[in-house]
Amino acid sequence: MDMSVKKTGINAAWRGLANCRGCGIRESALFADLTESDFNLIHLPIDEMTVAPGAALYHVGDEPAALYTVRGGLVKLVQYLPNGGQRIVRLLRTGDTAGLEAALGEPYRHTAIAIHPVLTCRIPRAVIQRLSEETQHLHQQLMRRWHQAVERADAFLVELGTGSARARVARLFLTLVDGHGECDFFGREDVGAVLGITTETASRAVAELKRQGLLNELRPNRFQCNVDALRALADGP
Amino acid sequence: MDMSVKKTGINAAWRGLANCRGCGIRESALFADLTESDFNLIHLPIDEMTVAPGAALYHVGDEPAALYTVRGGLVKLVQYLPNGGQRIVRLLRTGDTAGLEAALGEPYRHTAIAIHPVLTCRIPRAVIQRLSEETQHLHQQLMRRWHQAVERADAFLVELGTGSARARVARLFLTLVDGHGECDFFGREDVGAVLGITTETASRAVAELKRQGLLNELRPNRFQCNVDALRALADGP
DNA sequence: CGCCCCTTTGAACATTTTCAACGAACGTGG
DNA sequence: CCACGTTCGTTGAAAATGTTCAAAGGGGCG
Repeated sequence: MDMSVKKTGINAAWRGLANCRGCGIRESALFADLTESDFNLIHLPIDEMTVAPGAALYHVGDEPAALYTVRGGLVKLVQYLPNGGQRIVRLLRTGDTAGLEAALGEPYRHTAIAIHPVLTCRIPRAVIQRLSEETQHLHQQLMRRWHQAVERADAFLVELGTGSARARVARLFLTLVDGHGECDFFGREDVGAVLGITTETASRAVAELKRQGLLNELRPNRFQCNVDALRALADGP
Repeated sequence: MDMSVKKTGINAAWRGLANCRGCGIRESALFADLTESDFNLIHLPIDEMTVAPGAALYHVGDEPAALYTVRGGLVKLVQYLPNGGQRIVRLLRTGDTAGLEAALGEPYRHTAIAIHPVLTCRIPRAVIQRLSEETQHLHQQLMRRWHQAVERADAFLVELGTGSARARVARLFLTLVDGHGECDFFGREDVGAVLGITTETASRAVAELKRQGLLNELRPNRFQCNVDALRALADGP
């Protein structure tokens, strides 16, 4: 287990104020079914920003000033172990929400770090609280988000925490593939932290899948996956 | 992994209608800060019932007709794997809530089974939905419950899914001890399903802790724990 | 070009799983 | 009341799996 804590330099760029009304992922986003009048209640700015790989959206223990909607890229939620190691407890993708606890005024339980370049909307806690008092819609949405978070957490435990290293890696790829059987992957250390195995074991498993032709590395960490074969592995040993 | 699915005969006894106003665990329960007028909105009966070990509160896929407040005992939330095995994704104790998703009208994601004799209040979905429309209090409470569920899920992953078998078992005991260093334990098969290890490995780990004097078995599956020594083990190997 | 970081690989070692067997506790039915 | 079958916890021994420590190769960046 890696005892060193990575320094993640602030590396986020402000992209401008978000136009929620015209948001491309609005139907899947937190503000899914807000009405026009709801939007008029927002007076604090919702910033749209990019976050570079390795940079953090927020750190555990930070003042919970905002929550984040992921509009693109991949975010890891990290929890640090008493012995200094770390474990990734969830991966967030387009449409997911990071830092939901901020809406309750609770401290952040994780550190959220971009794995791939991330585009995100930063929604101040005050906006959420204001809206959630005024409109049922948002309340519903928030509840659904929580529900989703629990489901994800359970899936993480069951799918990625059970079975042999090979099977776990196979399942990880299956959770990441797009509609064309391709997927962006990431560093072996993070793979290990997701699956609860060492970096070396993760590397061996990925390397072997490549050798066996279940994965074809188009370019560094971009894979063409043999989805059917992976699925067979996922259940087996 | 055990391929057989246990038959859990219905074995719940009705204890009468609950008196929420005078509930002993009310400050920690779902209805924590309902006002007198809120209670008047309840017209459906909230049943108080006991559930015998091995019996289910509800099964995955059941019509989500109610949620359950655990007033005593120990409940496991089980998810079944594609290969027929099972994994326990959470343990619920006094004050916890099972089947929260019913409040959203979502299907149950788990099967909830009593490990120790359980005393529970069954709250019909309609009651929750009615109250949650009428009163902010309950909305808040529900949100907090979800938050709690996510925290539990993360803790399960990080604390019970990381480290050697011995360390995991030690941490499991630490999550179960009461104020006097005693704790009720449960079957090795369930221990394995919680920790993601085999029944035999679970048995070996517990047996060794007994031999080393970190655990003293007062009577079958009732232990006096050397909390400090367990804590040392929990971080180490 | 040289340095650094990441991935990969090897080999010895540790842990866990698997398969098998035994004994105690329990409840049933004779 | 006792014999029997069952379940559960335990243990042994061999095999499989994962970890650890160490080192080599590759690619990108200054």
